[in-house]
Amino acid sequence: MDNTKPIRELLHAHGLKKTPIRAEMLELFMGHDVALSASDLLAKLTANHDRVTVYRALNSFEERGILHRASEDGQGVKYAMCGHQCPDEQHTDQHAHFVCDECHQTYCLEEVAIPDVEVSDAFSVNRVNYTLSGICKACKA
Amino acid sequence: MDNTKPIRELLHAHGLKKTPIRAEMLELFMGHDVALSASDLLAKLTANHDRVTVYRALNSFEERGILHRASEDGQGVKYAMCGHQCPDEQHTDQHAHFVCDECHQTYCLEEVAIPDVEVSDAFSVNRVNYTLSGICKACKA
DNA sequence: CTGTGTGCAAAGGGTTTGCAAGTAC
DNA sequence: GTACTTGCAAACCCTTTGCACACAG
Repeated sequence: MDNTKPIRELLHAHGLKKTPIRAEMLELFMGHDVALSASDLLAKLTANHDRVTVYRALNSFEERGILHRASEDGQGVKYAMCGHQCPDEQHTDQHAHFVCDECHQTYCLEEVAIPDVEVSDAFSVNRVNYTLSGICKACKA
Repeated sequence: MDNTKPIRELLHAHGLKKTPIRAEMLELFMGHDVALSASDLLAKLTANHDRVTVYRALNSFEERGILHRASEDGQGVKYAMCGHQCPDEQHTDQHAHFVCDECHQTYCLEEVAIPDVEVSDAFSVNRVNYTLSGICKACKA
């Protein structure tokens, strides 16, 4: 299968040029069901790319709505694609996430909608983060 | 009012010795309704204490259940006391938190219980983090 | 060709570790 | 006196910024 065209289109639809590192990064995201950090990507990228380039690509992807922040455990931010196939418009990332205490993988629970709560008028809520943590199946074994 | 004795007892009840910096840190937590980071504490402590000492005290307090992590926005972890008056036993921190996008203050919404969700058997959930963000009353003005 | 993207060097902020000196009880 | 705490120095990790060069369209 040829993933090249979809990736080029995905990038162009969000106003970004197609470059080798961006394409490879998006392929990695599409091929993984867990969220990836800048370090994860650097370890997986075939060519030796600069950390800075990866950070800037991630920021661009997030700004344009190609990726969302799945978790940030203080030791790094992890990003993920919604549905491994993002729509052209900005997506909303209103699902829960799960972080494993053992392997530290972050999973998108795309089928788990975030429940609402009632809060005081003192706060105007714009975003909600719902993150579960515990042990994932792979580590339970 | 004399807060000295309660603080000494709080520390001893959790197996920690009373030292000036620990006492002052706990007083700061009791006197604030928002979560505090290591940097916040360093700025508020009267004597010049070492950053490391503050980090270690925070870790001890968290391990012993005196404080809980209220938020970690990648630019630092903020801690808070439950109910500004923690029970002797380990508390559970099962309430929502609110982080203001403007002033970056973290508030404990102690009256807001975290709603449960159903997740796949693939995950054993141990903890839940529910963090709202938006604008707080002070910044709305 | 022109704006966008990349690489390198350097710096910044938060946090941790090792070790020796100090202190609570 | 003894174990726990502190302070200092140094290191670690993630991330950002500035600037010159390279490349996509």
